[in-house]
Amino acid sequence: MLIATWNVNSVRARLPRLLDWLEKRKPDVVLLQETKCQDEAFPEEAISDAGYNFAHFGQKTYNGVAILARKRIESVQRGITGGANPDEERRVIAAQVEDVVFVNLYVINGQEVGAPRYFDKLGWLGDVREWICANFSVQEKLVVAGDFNITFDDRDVHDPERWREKILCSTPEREALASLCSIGLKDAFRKFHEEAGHYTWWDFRTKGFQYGAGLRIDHLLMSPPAFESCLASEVDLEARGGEKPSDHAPVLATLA
DNA sequence: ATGGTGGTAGGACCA
Repeated sequence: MLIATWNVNSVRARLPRLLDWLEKRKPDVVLLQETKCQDEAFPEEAISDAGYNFAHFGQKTYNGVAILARKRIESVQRGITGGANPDEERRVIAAQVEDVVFVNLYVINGQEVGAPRYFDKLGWLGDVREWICANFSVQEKLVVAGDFNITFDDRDVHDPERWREKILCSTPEREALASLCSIGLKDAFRKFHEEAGHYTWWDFRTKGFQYGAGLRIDHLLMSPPAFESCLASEVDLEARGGEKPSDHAPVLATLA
């Protein structure tokens, strides 16, 4: 089973590229973030014609998450249920495909360390952790993936000194990510690549991709049964090149 | 590199 997570930065603006990429890579399951459209504006026909079922949890202009799958999508959950904070922002969708449960997250960016949205981000990550604990089992094949907007450590940062304690790299953010992992989830990418210099996001504003200045903030976290069955993981850099790319590259993983 | 680019909008937001 080939799975992928990709912040597409508008599913409609990226539709031609998304369709080309689906045709080329033929993933079995795709977790999309930042679809940036309401459910009725989701390009249903194009996705269906490409051979995918889908479940979308979208809103106008901002956020929005979707799951695409060649096989049946079951037990869809939209948003965090039962938590303290209702989901006025649509950042979470979960579903099962075959024997794997997927939780797709678009984590709050946080703007800058100390900003109100920064504290929202840390609090929200705690809520998500609790919700996952209450609703899913790490004894099963569980994949918690998406745009986390957090680097694990300095290996994920092109210029660690410049980013020291900055947004996406601060110690509290990294601790929140580690805390989520502590329920029994591991970073699938690091099973295969221990070295520094692998990135998934490059800032449009600084022409980061052109200069190789990126961060690794998109992750596939896996429960032990999923992690053990994981045979490969890679960042698809090709999908970040060319005309009108998203600012994020897809991250893929193969499950046995 | 404290500016810059991109998406959704149709003026500022968010990233």
